[in-house]
Order: sequence, then C-alpha cells, then structure tokens
Amino acid sequence: MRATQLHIVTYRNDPADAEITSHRLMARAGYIHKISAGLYVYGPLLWRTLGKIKAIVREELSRVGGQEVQLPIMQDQALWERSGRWEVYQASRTMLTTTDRRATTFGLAPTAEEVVTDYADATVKSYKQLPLSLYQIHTKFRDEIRPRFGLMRVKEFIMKDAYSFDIDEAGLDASYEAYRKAYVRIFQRCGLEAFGVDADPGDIGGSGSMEFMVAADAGEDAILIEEGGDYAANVEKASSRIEPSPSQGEAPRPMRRESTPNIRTVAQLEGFFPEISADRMVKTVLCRAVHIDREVPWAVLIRGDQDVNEVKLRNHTGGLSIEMLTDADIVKLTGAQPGFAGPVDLPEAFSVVADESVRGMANVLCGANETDVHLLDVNLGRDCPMPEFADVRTARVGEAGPRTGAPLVERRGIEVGHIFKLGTKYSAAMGASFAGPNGKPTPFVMGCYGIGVSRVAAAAVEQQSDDRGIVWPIPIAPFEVVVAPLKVQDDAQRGAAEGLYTELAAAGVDVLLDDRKMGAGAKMKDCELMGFSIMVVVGRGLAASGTVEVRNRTTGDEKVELPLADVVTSVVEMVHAGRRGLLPKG
RNA sequence: CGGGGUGUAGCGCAGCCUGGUAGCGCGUCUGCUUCGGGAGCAGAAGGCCGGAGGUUCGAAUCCUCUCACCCCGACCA
Repeated sequence: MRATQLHIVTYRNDPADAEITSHRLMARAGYIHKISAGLYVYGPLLWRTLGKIKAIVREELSRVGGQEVQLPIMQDQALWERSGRWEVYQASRTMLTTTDRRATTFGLAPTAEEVVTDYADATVKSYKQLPLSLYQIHTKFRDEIRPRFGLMRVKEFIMKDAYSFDIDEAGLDASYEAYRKAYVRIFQRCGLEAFGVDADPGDIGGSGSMEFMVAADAGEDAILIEEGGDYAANVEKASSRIEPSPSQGEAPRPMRRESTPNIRTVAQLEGFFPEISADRMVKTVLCRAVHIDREVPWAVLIRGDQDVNEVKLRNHTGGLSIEMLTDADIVKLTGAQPGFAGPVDLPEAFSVVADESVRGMANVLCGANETDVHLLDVNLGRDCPMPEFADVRTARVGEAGPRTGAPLVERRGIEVGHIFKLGTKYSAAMGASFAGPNGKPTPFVMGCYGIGVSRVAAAAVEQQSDDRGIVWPIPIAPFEVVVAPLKVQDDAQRGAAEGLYTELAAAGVDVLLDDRKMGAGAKMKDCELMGFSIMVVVGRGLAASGTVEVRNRTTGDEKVELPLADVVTSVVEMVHAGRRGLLPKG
C-alpha cells in the first residue's frame, strides 16, 4: 500500500487527556480518535493491527477445534433472567441496556453465556455432537465506572469470546487445557510477553479461572509471582505462607479487661502495650455483604499485622460486593465507637469468619465492643464461640509463596485474556441439556474463554514503545515494513523505492511505500511515531554509494547500510524472523 | 455516586479577575525557495467562544440553569 492512499493522521502535540503511553501514542499516531468518554473511532492503522490479532486468534482457535459464529449483541432481559445474571449485572450496573419500540428491555452484550447456552440447548440433541467449541469476535459493552486510559478501559470494545460444551468434567478439563495452551501460543505469536495467573472468577462465576496478563508497568493489576517457581496469581486471589503468631501453643491465661482511652488502631495499640506485638492481636473488621435482596453484616477476624482481602471475603460471603460499615452503623450495631470491635459478646446480627492467620492464636488482644476498652488474653472457643476459618487475607510481596515457599515478588500486568471453568452454572440454571449415553437429559459442562482483542493492541503499545513512538511487534504491526524515499522528487530515490516496494510485496511482505512528499526529518519522525518497526530508508546514500538504510527498531534501532541489491533478501529474512513473535524455536 | 477542574479554529493553549464584538503556537491551503531528523519567506482560509436563559446600551468575560469532558475518591478499626 502507498502512504498517499492511506488515511494517515498524526499530531505533534500530545492529547491533553492522555495519561499512559499507549493512549498518548495511539492518539498522536491517529490509531484512535475519541468520540466521547470510553468510545473511540478505530482508524485504518488500528484496524489493520486488529485484523492481524484476529487472524492469529482464529488460527489458534481453529487448531483446538473452535468454530467461529456470531451472536447477537442485543440480548433480551428474559433470557438473562433465566440464568439469574440479570439481577447481578443490574446490581453492579455494568450492563448497558436499551429498549425496542414495544418496550422490551435488552442488555448490550458484556459476554454471551446466555445466548450461546440457549443456542446449544436448541441445537445439540445428543452427546454424540459433543464436545462443541464456539467462538466469536465481536463488539462488547460495559458501563465502566470510569472509562480511561485510551483503549484500555472503554465502554465498547472488541472481544473474542469462546464457549466450550462437554459431556462431563473430564471433558471440560481437556477443553480448558486446550484453550489455555492456545492462549499461550496466541500471545507468543503476537510477540507479547504474557503469562497466566490464578484469578478470581468475578461476576462470570465458575470453579476455576486463569487470567492472561501482558507484563507492563502501567498495568492495572498487581500479580504476585513465586520467585523461580511456577506460581503466579492476581493479588485478588494470591495466597502465601506467613510466620505463625508467637502466641501459638501458649497456655491460656485468664481473660482481662483494660481501659484503652481513644486507642483505636493496631498501631496505637502497639504503642499502648509495648510488650504486645501486632501479630498477637486480632482485629475485627466490620462490613456488610451486599446481596441482591438483602445485606448481611459480617465481622472478620484477622491477625493484627495482616489485611483483609475484599475479593476473597466477597467470595466467602457469597455477596455481590463488600462495603465497610460507616462509623454510625458501627455505633448502632455494636454499641461501641469504631476501633473497639471484637469477637467477644459480639451482637448476634453479625456473621463471623476468622482468617486462617488467627487459627491457633492464644491469649490475643482484641476489642471489647465497648468504647475505650480492649480485652487481653482472649482465647477463641473459650471466651467466645469458635468461628469458622477461611483464607480472607491479602498476600504481600516478600511473603513465602504457597507452592515452593520462595518469596513472592510483584509484577504489574494488563489483563488481556481470562478463561473460566463454568461447569453447569449456566446450563443448569437455564435447563440446557442433551441426551447422554444413558438416554437421560444431561446439563452441558461448560467453559468460557475471553480475549480483549482491542485491549491486546493497547497492551502491546504499553509494553513495546520507545521515546520516538510505538514499536509494534512484527506479527501485529499494521505494516511489516515501510519503504521511505526521503526525497520523492528525486527520480533515482523514487525509482529505487518503487522497485523495493514491488519486490518486497511480491515476496509476500506486508509493505507500505511512504510516497508522501514531505521533509526527510518529518517523514522519519512520522514513521517512527506510527510504529513501523522495520524501516527501509532510501536517501542520499543511494546517489553517494548505491546503498539504502535498513533499520529494525524491534532489535534496538540498529541501522545498516546495504547495497540496493541486497535489501530485499535481508528485509525478507528480518520479517520472517519477526513473524514468529515470541514462539519458542522449533 | 461524592469532591475538584475544564469547555475558545483540526491539535495544544492565552484572553475571563477589571464587559467594548477574539488571539498565539502547531497543523491546513496557495506560490516561490529548500530537501537526512518535525525547513524558510510571502499570502490565505478556518471559531454564532459547549448549550439555554438572565443582567447590561453592549457578554467569551458577570449571574442562573443545563450538557459534555477530565482528574481524585468511593478503604480495613
């Protein structure tokens, strides 16, 4: 393609609202144009990149038996009510809705489990038709609390969503594993450093899930990785081993009360009782689990030096979300000012859970549910009922990992994919079944698998750019190579560039000829901004020594002067190497 | 949803406090010169100052309402 035939839109100024690299560069290079908050025009260059990502996704999903389909974006309320997800998404307000002229309400697809499950129910009659794996690449909608960061967090985006249907759990395990491997290959082929991590299933639900993260400092997610091990998990999900409390195994002492005027926090308590360290205290976090139809107050017991993980807690309570109690609520429900809550004589209204860090602690310090009073040498099970235990603690950097015990380190990442074992969550709720080998109706055992296609593009820029602009990995670059004659009025330069362009195109290279008439400096800056990683610069070297310049920005901006005759061979080789992305050799 | 901020030419901004009919840089168009790191000179086009109402002889500027956009927050006893 010729640059004069391409709608190129570049700006010398950064857009005023761009905070992160990918937003700034994609806006400046004309890949995106904002129409309103969280809604963008995808320009021709971005569309080419998205097309390449989609092609890789299609090839890899075909390899594991995925069949491409297209499902409606508008999905009626009644369908979603059958799975129970309508209320969930109304409560979290993440679904955009619209109505038709008859006032039927539709949700705009955030994902499509209901539709695809209904489709499978209607069209799959026998276990002999299974396993079945369907996917689509389509627009998805989320009413984000706060759209931001360019393409990273938007109201409307392109997603690949896939769904597997199996006869039983073993079948699901196989499908899930096939998708997991396909995902690893997809991101490798895109040329992105990505990794899978244990994750929380969130609103989608299900028994197991893994997120795929593109490593990038600007990532919104924090990942904890076991150094040298294979454990990696989102902080929302991560667990760790911590040193047991020094109070473990102590002989119980009698409980006693102490006046602690205006001493409310663990830090203040450590000052007030210098001989008692935080890991001998139990703090009591008061909150409520919000369900669709009710709210349940919870008291969470956790060791004084640890923090509650809200996501783990939400999952434990089964609620949609967790909210901290207000000071007024605490006074009303416990009769004490904030800072003095504890497990002893806690009002019955509270459901109670204790974090595993509390298990086995003896003679602990905690609040007394009375303003300005704490209790010492409390023993759970003796001074109050023994609570149930669960892991509701936030794992932290430096703690020992759960597998090998090696220290956890933090990396940041951008979530670009998420796979889930749904099991029969949707098929059972919606009555979607097939005739099993025994002739009886059997619910589908399902998995679902998403990739944020447009976010992959943004994540790639976030991961791979330099101070001059985007540096696309070759497999997803809008063009693999740009041939840029610096002075198009010069017949020799123009002729040589045209020749290279024709030969490269004939060799199967996706090449752009930058035949725009503009200053040499401006042209090179523009090409660098737009992210053309392999540049063939035809300039004064041609007349001087019969050479042109080839540079590969993906490998550190090395530039080499090559005789005109050697350029095609060299560039083709470079392109072939680049096309492999990060796939391992062989 | 709470707090703060901003809407003026395609992009980035000044002008507003102290009312007098709109300006700068970049970009765009025309011509000439230039031609390897965002060229120079000359000329030109482009904005009912987010919208509605009000005050005033007169409003980008003051007042009211409204819409949009941006940032921060929505937290642990």
